[in-house]
Amino acid sequence: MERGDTLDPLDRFTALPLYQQIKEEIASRIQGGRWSVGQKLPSENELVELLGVSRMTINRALRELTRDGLLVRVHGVGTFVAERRRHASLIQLRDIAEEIREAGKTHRLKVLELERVDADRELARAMALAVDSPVFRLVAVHYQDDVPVLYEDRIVNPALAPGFLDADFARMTATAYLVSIIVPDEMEHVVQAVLPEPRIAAALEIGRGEPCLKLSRRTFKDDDVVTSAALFYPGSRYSLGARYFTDDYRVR
Amino acid sequence: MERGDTLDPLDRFTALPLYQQIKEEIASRIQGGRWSVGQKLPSENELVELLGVSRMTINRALRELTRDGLLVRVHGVGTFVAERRRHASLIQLRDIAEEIREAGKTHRLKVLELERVDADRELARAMALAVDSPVFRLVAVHYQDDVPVLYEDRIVNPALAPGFLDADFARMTATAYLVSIIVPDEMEHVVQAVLPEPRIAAALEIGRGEPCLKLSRRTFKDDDVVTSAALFYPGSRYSLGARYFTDDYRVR
DNA sequence: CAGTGGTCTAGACCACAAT
DNA sequence: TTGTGGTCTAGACCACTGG
Repeated sequence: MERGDTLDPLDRFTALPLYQQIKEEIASRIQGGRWSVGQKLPSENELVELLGVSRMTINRALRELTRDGLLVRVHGVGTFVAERRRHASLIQLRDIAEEIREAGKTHRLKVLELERVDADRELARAMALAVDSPVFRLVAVHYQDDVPVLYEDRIVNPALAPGFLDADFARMTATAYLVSIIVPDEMEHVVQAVLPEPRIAAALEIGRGEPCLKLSRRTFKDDDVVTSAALFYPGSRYSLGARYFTDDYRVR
Repeated sequence: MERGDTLDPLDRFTALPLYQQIKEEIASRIQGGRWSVGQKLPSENELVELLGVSRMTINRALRELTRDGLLVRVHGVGTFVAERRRHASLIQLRDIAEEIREAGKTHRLKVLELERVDADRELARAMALAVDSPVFRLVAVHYQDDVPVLYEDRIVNPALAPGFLDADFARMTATAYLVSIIVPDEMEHVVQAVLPEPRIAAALEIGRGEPCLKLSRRTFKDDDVVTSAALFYPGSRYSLGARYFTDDYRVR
């Protein structure tokens, strides 16, 4: 404990749990700048003494703050104020069929292509496979009440989803199907605004001058690429959005 | 315990912590459909007996699965398989100045407007204030190595950030400033692809036909709107992206 | 080696909900 | 009243890190 500042006055008669009070005290010190980035916190045992609570209670507070991104813990070394207070917010992306149905509308899918192809250089790179490896490809358009709202161009790793070509995408979107087969352990997203290529503009029934949201998504399992998808949303008909609670100090 | 299925074979000699093994077993039952939505799980005490571990260990596993969105717990009632497995992914948005600096480039801000205005009907609605209420407005362009990459049009609630007009935005972006004043408890985001208005196209030094990402963001504190911002990213120069680990069973 | 965090236990008391 | 989850304790053993 390098600073001689008294810690906090825990209130044992309030409804607020002790671990919560500890979390708030520590978070407020970090957010107020009284504890700076990289600074080492008192050890669990020191906090036990300072606060007069059991180590399990301290441990829970520190563990949750770590999960919330405010702290970094290193086994055998100590607990530190996390770097880069990446004030970050998160946008949630949902399965489009689910979203359309929850809005009380009808979802329909038109499959344009569903086939096995050999990966060219660009595809091979996106899928982290060798050039000329066989992959599955799905090109489809999603309709909301018969209006096209999403153009999907997806490549799938056949080793991880061998039954993909036989799936019934009218019943279950490709995204949902793949998640039911393999729960990914990592994802990558990029959102861009683009003008659509002629083929995509035609499929979405929009003009070539109308901007589209392009969402590129890759999912991973054990460092293998499960699928790589390019999703095009016409700007005039669709927007990605989310409202959510920043529970506790979720900052990440 | 309504089902007579044996539970899991905990391995006490592996490196994997018991609570992790329990999490995985339960998650796999849910994802495999063997436990269906809304189904009640055995109580903590029942699981203590079934698995031969202490209640704190069970509690940790169930608590984390709840935080990950797979379970719902109701005090005094029980633990249930959560509804709507909204296969969702999250896109992380960061403070642009931080991102530019981390990429080793220079961030610069040009303030176009910084003033107090009276809210018209649309503004009042966005800010959840009365029409003609005074609000603060910031219009600015962010440059990366002298290339414009973001047009920001922001309204701020003067009751919550009275010193906003005097802030030094060259030192700290508006986002960072506001977060340092008030930690929001809720956020709302919408991403759209749009064609820029002439004024915005000019400020970003792009053609009118070039698509932009429009990110609309509102942040809330205790049901008051802290700020409402429209952020325009030229499609050719910027993309929002993130790669992250779907830690554990984070699916939400 | 000593100090750290990671995990686990076997109890305990409480607030809450259903009966 | 009974059973539930929410929290807390005072120990314990371990793996990891640093000197």
